[in-house]
Amino acid sequence: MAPLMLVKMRGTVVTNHKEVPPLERRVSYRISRLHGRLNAQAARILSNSADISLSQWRILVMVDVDNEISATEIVRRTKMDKAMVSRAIKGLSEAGLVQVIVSKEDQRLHKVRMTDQGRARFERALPAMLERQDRLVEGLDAEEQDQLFSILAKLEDAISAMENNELPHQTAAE
Amino acid sequence: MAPLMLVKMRGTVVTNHKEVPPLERRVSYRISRLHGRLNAQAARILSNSADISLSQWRILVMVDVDNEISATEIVRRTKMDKAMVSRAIKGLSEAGLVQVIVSKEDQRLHKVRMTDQGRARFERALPAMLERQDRLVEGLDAEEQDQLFSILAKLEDAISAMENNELPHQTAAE
DNA sequence: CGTGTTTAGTTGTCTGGTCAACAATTAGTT
DNA sequence: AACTAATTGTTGACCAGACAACTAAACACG
Repeated sequence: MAPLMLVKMRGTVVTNHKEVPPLERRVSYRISRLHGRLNAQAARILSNSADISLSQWRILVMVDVDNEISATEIVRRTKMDKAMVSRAIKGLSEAGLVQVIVSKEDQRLHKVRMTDQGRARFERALPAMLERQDRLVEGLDAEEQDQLFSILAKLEDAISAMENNELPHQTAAE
Repeated sequence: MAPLMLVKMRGTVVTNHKEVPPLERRVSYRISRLHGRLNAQAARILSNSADISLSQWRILVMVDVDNEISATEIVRRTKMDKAMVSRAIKGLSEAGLVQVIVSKEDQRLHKVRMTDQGRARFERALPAMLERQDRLVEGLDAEEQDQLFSILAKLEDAISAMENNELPHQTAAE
């Protein structure tokens, strides 16, 4: 169950690594599993209630908050890939759920606006999605919710730090 | 920092939705973003250090823990899709990193074993992957780590509860 | 036996998501 | 104005992940 004791590396034997934690204690594994389940659940709800994809839903949420929003602005806020945003908007547009308007001042800008049909569809999915969100966190008290977001932020910070500092030198451990 | 907190009432919005929390306070959004970053980081490390994919890495980890493991056992432990496991093993086998042995007692069983070449490759990626794991959690104290896993478990429980009880009727608060 | 069921693994297919190359438009510089 | 940069969005290619149909082997049980 605790396999690799010493590890040979480039000819030299390196002192034993720390224990490899079991799967249940690995952050990336747990996040990956949770993500998969959240995604599947959301996709199912959206498919049943409004017949749209998760990425389309995310676009609609953005457009609901701020009508006449451009694709780049959506990318900036959601950190979705711009290719996916482009395709999601294309799908929504073809389904008649949004309208894409080329800006007069800057013809590169494609402003997205919800159609009545789109709004109706959005509001068909909204209750279930809000309910889901509520039920997800209702098992957590306020303190746990704060802890969760705080810890997730720290994890992302750790990733950013590694990206800026690819090979792990020693860090002052913050 | 948290700009859009109010939901604009536009057009036909009737039911005053409960507060839609900003993106940064949405569990599924944050998990999704973190998952994407973790994945990208792991894929990059693995590509650079050992030229293998993330799913192949996961197979190798399992084979390292328990040599002569079958595909089904990997599926059982990791919850990976069996199709992906099958293809990952195929790729590893074609690259000469593992050897697949059909069991004599039960010819359906394909036992996977690491080759010397596979072990060498595995150990080339291992330090960076362990380092990554360490650095990910080293920003968290022991209490925070416990909280994280505890909260993630609660979230998964909430998902399970919803799966068993699709439409939210009243819940007797468990 | 033999017949039906279960299990292990493979393959095809579809969606989601990422990356890189690209065209079109605008902005900046001289 | 002309040339170069940067920005916006689209497209193609590719891998991950999920799901279902399928083959082959083993089992269950009359």
